[in-house]
Amino acid sequence: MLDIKFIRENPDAVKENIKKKFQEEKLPLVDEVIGLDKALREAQQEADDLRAKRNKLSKEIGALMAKGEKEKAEEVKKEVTADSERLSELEKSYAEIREKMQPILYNIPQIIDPSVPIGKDDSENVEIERFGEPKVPDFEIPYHTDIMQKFNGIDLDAARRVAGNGFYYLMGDIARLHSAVISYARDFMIDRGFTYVIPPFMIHGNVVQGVMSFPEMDAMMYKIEGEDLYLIGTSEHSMIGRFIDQIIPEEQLPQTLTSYSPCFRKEKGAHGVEERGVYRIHQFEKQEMIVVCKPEDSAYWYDKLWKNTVDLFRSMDIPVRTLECCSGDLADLKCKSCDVEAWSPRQKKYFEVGSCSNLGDAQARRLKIRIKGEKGNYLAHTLNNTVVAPPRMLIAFLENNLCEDGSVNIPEVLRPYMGGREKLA
RNA sequence: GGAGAGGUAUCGAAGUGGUCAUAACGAGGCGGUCUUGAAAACCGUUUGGCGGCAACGCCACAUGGGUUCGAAUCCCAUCCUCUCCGCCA
Repeated sequence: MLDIKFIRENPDAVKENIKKKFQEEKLPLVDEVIGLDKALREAQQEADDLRAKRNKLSKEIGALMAKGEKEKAEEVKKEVTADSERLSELEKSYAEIREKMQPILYNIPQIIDPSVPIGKDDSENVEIERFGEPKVPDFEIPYHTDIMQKFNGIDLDAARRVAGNGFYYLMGDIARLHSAVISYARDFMIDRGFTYVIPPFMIHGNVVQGVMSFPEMDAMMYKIEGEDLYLIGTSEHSMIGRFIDQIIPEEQLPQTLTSYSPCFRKEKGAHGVEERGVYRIHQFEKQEMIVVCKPEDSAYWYDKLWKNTVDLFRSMDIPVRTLECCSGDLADLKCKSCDVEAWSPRQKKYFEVGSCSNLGDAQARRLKIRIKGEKGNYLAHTLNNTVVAPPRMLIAFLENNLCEDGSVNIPEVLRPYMGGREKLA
């Protein structure tokens, strides 16, 4: 979400940005919202003037009444009443204008970072860097659910009966592995100076609107019937929401937090054959990191954040790469974003296991997250990144650590969380 | 879920229809005086948003409506918090 002042003063930059994102259909919105803004300010000004007059006259009435000059007071009253109709007309009109402006402002995309590659869709995302050698063993790697099944670690049939497609029962060592990964990731981030937080798993509608665009909300969020509550799609939602309406003293920044939560997503739309199993599901768990910082620091934190995820995966010997989101694939609220992808020796390609985003001041503007500075208050920048999100992450884990005899190596860093075991067999 | 109390600035709190709403009073924060230093005392200063080049104006007393020339104050609805009871991981 952009500042209306910015749009007013830089309409061409806003339009140029829309073109870069291949959203030509939104171009007319810019002039439309500028027109509405003008009308709004005019109506507001006239209404303010009328109110100023009313305030002044009302005080006079008070003074006249106090002196007991009732007739004079009655005259002044008439004068005030004369304007009241026009005033309520104006109030109605600018409330309407505001209502029209709101969705348009929500619809105009955030200005993307100059470093973002231009491209139409995810096919034009750009690989930035590989970490670790993507190996393909000379034995066949089974589908991940088959590996889990061999350890009696998953029951999708029962999950379908109980909750439907997109849910899972993890069991035994596989379930333990899942918890081990989450615990390890938590401690990994704590060691890097992040503060561990367990947030609410449901949030109010206004917070949802503050952290995501409407199309995302519609495609992702589950709503609790009869309540103003949504299940979070990621703890980013409740973690950024934590700062709603807050004015944070400069010296309390940056806020570097790592949070755990289950995540619930509708995952609207059709998905391919490679998205079966526990790849794309309605419920998963995630260790997340978020940062709230000064605007000038967000680029620094962006790099720092995705590197954390790369380091975490490398510590478990899983090859990864970073893939930069091109302009057309970038969500409207984001300035810059990259995916961390893990190597799949079965598919012989990388697949997404995490996503790192710099939202600039977009979320801060919607949620009114401000910083108290010496020269006044200004909007904060917000960032978020996945530390790790099993069970999807387990796909990469199992495929990369599978041995020819069907056992699974447990990397050293995870062993303390797995009762000291070196192997699942 | 039942009963009661309450929601005003950073916090506590006064105000119950008009020179008491930027908001008393108290505390805290910041700046200063005094002091070898500190404490104490004293003086000053401390909300956010919108419009405007500016002067300045407008808005906000949980939220949304209503009554009124004028609402923190009266009326209606909603939300939230606290205390007690019940239930419960």
